[in-house]
Amino acid sequence: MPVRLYNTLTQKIEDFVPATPGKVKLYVCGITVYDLAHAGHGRTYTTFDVLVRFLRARGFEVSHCQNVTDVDDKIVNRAKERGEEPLALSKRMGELAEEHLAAIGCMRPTSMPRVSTTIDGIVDLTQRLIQKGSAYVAETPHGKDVYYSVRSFPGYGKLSRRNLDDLRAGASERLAAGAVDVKKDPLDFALWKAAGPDGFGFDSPWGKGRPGWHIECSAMAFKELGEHIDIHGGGMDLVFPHHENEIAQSEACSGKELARFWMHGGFLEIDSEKMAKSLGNFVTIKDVLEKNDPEGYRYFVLGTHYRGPLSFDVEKHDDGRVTFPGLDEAERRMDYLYATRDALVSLADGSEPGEPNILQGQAEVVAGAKERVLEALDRDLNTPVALSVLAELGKAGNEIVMQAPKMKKDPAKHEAVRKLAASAVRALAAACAPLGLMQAEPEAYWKRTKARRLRLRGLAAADIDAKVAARTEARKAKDFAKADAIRKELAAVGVEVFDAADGSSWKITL
RNA sequence: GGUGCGGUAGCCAAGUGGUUAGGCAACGGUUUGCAAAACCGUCAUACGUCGGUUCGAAUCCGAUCCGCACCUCCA
Repeated sequence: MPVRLYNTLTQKIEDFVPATPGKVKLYVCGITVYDLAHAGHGRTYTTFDVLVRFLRARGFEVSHCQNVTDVDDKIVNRAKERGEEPLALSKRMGELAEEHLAAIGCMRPTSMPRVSTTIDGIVDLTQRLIQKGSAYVAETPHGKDVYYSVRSFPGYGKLSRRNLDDLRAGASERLAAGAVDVKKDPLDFALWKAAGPDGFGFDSPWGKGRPGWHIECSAMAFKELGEHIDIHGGGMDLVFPHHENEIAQSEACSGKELARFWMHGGFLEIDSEKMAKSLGNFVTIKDVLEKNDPEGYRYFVLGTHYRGPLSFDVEKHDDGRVTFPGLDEAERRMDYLYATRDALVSLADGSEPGEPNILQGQAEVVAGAKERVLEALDRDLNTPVALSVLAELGKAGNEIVMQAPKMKKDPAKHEAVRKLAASAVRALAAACAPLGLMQAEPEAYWKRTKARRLRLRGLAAADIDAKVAARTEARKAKDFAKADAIRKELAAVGVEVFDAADGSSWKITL
């Protein structure tokens, strides 16, 4: 079955075939780094990270270019507020964004060009557009601007399905609000803007200035990937005008189709509204990492198809704690998967994976898991179905663990079930890989989640250990009233105690 | 006004013409000193509303209601 992806350009799910067999050129619009990256950015980049992992798992060689917008009016304004150099601010925020995206499991793109180091390409592209009659220079009080002439490009609106006359009404109204009109047509957009009174800018044939927002992506895509790419992606909010303008610039210049496929991720919402910096309702990735495990966040994101809206809940508890219930639930599922893997590993006990003739139903789930995940992703990255495969695999794994003791008396059967357990461990890793889940060593996962949950509850492991030890003493003395009292006391502060044959352990409630 | 997206059982969420999605919660079991975890079972013949097409519709067509986004910077 071929890889199938939804294409915004055609509004259909289509078979994906790259221009060069086996090689995929992917360009993803990156972040404007004037502030911390938020959970909505995280969702989009997680989607494309899964796309990359999946395409590679399907045997494609993927070049993934994702830009960093480090030159922009918002950066200049924010820097001014803080009394900082614009490029110093964007460098700092860019590094934090990279760090936070890496933390939530997004692999580093193959290339991450910046506007500040692509000025030559941007100037070159702008000049070519002027020469072709697609752009023109306009005089402003500060110097020279360059605008793209939208009406010179016949295909304008093909991605976002807008017609120029509908757009014009809105654009005219905006102009009445007081902007200086140096454009020949209200729809025209800037390729180059003269430096403002702040003086921040780069040298160019039109004097000191800086690029418009859209031109950078055209220049970077050309430079890093060439004039025709296979997939161009970003958030839903970029369809218009950003991607529409990119198409106009790039295609007017090269005469080639910029991208065969256009993919757009849906929004992360809070209270049914888009999470956005401009609305002030955002939760940063840093906030998420404070409260939840990064893989829990990833599981949460992948639980909804990438094109649909995903609602991010925030809950304020009576005791003053603020939690993200959706992330907590997802994190419990990660606990389940890691715990299942631990149980399988200890059952396998060094045994080699195999396909033994035992526990047929479970063995079938184990054998088919990886391919079923890939098949789910074949269908326009259907990650929720992929996660349902993980759920079934986890259940099969626990069933294997549960059945094993019954086979202890028969060495051949027990050996077989250990082989199956080893296969299940391997299947879990293989099924999770294209999703970027279970990337941590189990010990590391338990260590980091425990440390974080203790911190959030304001608890110390030593205190809990002492109470659990006291309870163990009470249990040995058959003083169950006291043991239960201690359990209740711990439960009240969010600690669950459970007893096993080899002693008691505890866990912080999420 | 223009352009899109979405409304599926208590909650979250797949499914685009005909055979179990999956998860959470709740309840009943197995297990346990009691619990928890894990597993089994129930909730589940659910698909915003009204019409139409069809042997058959959550799925196709028409109308309509509701929510959201984009049309200005936005992942």
